[in-house]
Amino acid sequence: MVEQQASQLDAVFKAVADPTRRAILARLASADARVTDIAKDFPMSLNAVSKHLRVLEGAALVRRTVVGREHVLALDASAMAEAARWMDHYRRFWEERLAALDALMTERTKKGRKK
Amino acid sequence: MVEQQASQLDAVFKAVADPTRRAILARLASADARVTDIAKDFPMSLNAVSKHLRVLEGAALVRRTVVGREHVLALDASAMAEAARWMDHYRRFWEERLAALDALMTERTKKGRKK
DNA sequence: TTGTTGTTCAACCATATGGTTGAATATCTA
DNA sequence: TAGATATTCAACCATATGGTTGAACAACAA
Repeated sequence: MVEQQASQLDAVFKAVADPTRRAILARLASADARVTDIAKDFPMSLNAVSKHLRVLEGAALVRRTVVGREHVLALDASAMAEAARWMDHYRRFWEERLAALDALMTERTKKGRKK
Repeated sequence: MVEQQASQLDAVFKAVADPTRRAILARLASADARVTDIAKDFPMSLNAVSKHLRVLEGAALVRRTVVGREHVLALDASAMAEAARWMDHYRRFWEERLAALDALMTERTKKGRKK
């Protein structure tokens, strides 16, 4: 049986799986912003955006600083590291497969020439 | 307004957001396998696993070869490339921030010493 | 103090998701 | 032909998700 632990990976991947949330991250990559500022860019209620922000915050992809009544959100891409590493593992897997295939083909071509 | 296009990214991230599906990918990284083989490793019905496989297939993370009544699944990590690139973009963003912060701190330390 | 602004909370709704079971279908085997 | 095996299809269910609206609340501005 394969072990399963609800990890930080889940939170990050789930957060990032939603296109609106990816757009919010892109928005915050250019500059920190308040909830209202962000909401203006999206075709949905401020409340909906607020919810998305909570999800991003929960995944630690976004940091919140409360200044008076304003909540300033900032991108915290460091939380993406683990997920990026996970993906990279598979990227490498894929590259190795390609390399192996390539080697095999080269080998076959050589043998073909010898005959 | 921010544009939104339901892309391949969505499919990959959504597929990968589920821990069971990540486990299936890990399983397939070690060897190709039939639906039944995979299902044996998981504490759920074969049907549930079959559904997960369809999702992975839909995201092009898995390739299916039908041989008689058997369906052999193989990992196709190449579909992960776009998603990995997306993440890498943010990883780089983060590293640049850190570097900038580091430079700033160094600068301040220098000034401090001069005084 | 009174209003306006920035934000969350709460309730609700439709649809998606991850699981189940039971049946149908197709292929191999005796 | 008659099982047994491998898989999908279909219906169903509980819960999660992404959205809405309306109210509450806190902080700033007049």
